[in-house]
Amino acid sequence: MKIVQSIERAFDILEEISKSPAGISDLSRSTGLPTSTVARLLYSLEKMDVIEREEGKSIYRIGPSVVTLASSVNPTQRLLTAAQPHLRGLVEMLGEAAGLAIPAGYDVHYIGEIDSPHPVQIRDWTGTSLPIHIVPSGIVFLAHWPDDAVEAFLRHPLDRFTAQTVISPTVIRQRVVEAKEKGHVWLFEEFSEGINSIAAPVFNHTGLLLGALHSHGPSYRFPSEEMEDVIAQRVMQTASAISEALGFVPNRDSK
Amino acid sequence: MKIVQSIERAFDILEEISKSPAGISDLSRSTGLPTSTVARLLYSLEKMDVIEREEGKSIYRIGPSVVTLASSVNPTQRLLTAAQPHLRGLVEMLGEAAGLAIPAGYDVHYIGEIDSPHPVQIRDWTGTSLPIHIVPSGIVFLAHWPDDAVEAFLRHPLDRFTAQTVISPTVIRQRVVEAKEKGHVWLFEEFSEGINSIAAPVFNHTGLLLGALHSHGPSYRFPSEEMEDVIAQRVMQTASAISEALGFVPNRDSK
DNA sequence: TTTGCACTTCCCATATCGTGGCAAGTATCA
DNA sequence: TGATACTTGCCACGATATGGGAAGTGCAAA
Repeated sequence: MKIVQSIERAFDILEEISKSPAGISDLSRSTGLPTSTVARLLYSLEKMDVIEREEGKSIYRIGPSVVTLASSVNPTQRLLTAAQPHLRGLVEMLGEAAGLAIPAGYDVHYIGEIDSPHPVQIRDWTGTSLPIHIVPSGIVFLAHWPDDAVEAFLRHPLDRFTAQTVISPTVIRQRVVEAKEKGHVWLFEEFSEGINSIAAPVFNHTGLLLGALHSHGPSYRFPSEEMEDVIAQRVMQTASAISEALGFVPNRDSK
Repeated sequence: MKIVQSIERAFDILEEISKSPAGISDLSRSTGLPTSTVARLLYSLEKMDVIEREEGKSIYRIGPSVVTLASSVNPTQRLLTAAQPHLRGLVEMLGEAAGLAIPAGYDVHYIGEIDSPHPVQIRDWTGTSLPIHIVPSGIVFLAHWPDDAVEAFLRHPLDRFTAQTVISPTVIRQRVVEAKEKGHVWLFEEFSEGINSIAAPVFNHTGLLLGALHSHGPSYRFPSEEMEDVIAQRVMQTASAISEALGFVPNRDSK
């Protein structure tokens, strides 16, 4: 098949513009196209909101709508986009950071987070991976694995990160069972001294486990005494809301 | 002028795909175009690396190259992109957060930051604005304003944020002079208790002040005793490196 | 396996639509 | 003020995008 000429040219122009904003004649030179043709293509791109022009001047640059397009590049982005408002709401409610993680082998990979408004806060783990057994999101993932996969995982030696880190297969098995029952997991200072965190599962439209929502804060203030259960409720509600935003339909029966 | 038909159609299709990946006939239905036309447009977009297809299947989705396009949306992004590696280097060297801010009227607007590796850290101010007189980046901006603009600013009432916040026009004038001499500004707990920070100017290729580079950390560890001057040197060096990455040519004479 | 349905790919005649030369209009600079 | 550089508008031409339809492919049910 043959590439549609005007589309090929339009994207050649876009590429030039993305390197640096330019006017019609600049582009005419760099692409080798007649100015009238470049003008027409630019006009079309502008009307489609792909590019915008410098106020007054006729210098064109990539427009913000491209960012929207780009946000859908992969499922992770999709998840993040869908979750964004819910994360905000949760952070506002709890006053602590909330974020998302996805499973990556025997690791938990952090894909996004909204930080707490507190000046003193936990660092943002976005982009990093942590072992599955030291973070609550990891336990949540284990709770959705087939039993034999969990057993295979538990046969591996597990690292200790703090004095509190649980590496006993027996205790981890218990936690997994508990996670299935309660729908969330709390972990206290097992990854890092001074940090507590909670997580709950997020599902996609087919009901498959997609990732986990977590919230964490400095242990001196999070969770405050009697709030432990209330926070858990909020986090699970938010996780469900995100799942539903992704098309997941909860069924009224079941635990 | 008239919009080029194939471009209009191509972006209609892209918009559909960005909502959710789809195949030829799905798109044919949602756009009302004949399948052969949709197929040809998709083929063109695929060849231009704008979309990619699900391995084997013929489900199309937005490709990664769009992310590249999107990264050039505006000058701020350009600054951020150029500064990225330098920010990383600085954070690695200092062990504290570093970021960029641009002037916005009588406010300093934070546009990006790389956080410190410490678990206990300062929150990320990206996206927020702070008054010009309480942050070192603000004083840096003042140092590059015409004198009468500075005087006009000082006639406005200035808010106090902490016990340490300086709101005296006289002291601020002194600081501006000092900023011009030294090329950087230190401020101690003037915006928030427990936070110290330093800033230095970043210039664009025409030598115009573009923004400021800053670094900040908890006051109990930043800056450590005798490191104050060394840190200042590093920050200024990094700011210069960013300016040069943007095409700024420093002249060896000057002050 | 066969049958049927739904989707994608290919082909080709048609005329629509993009094209580019040119000229008029406008901004920039000395 | 004149000269230069760039943008916008116009329009006849024909190259090129178009879309109907047929052939090919894949999947699932019978």
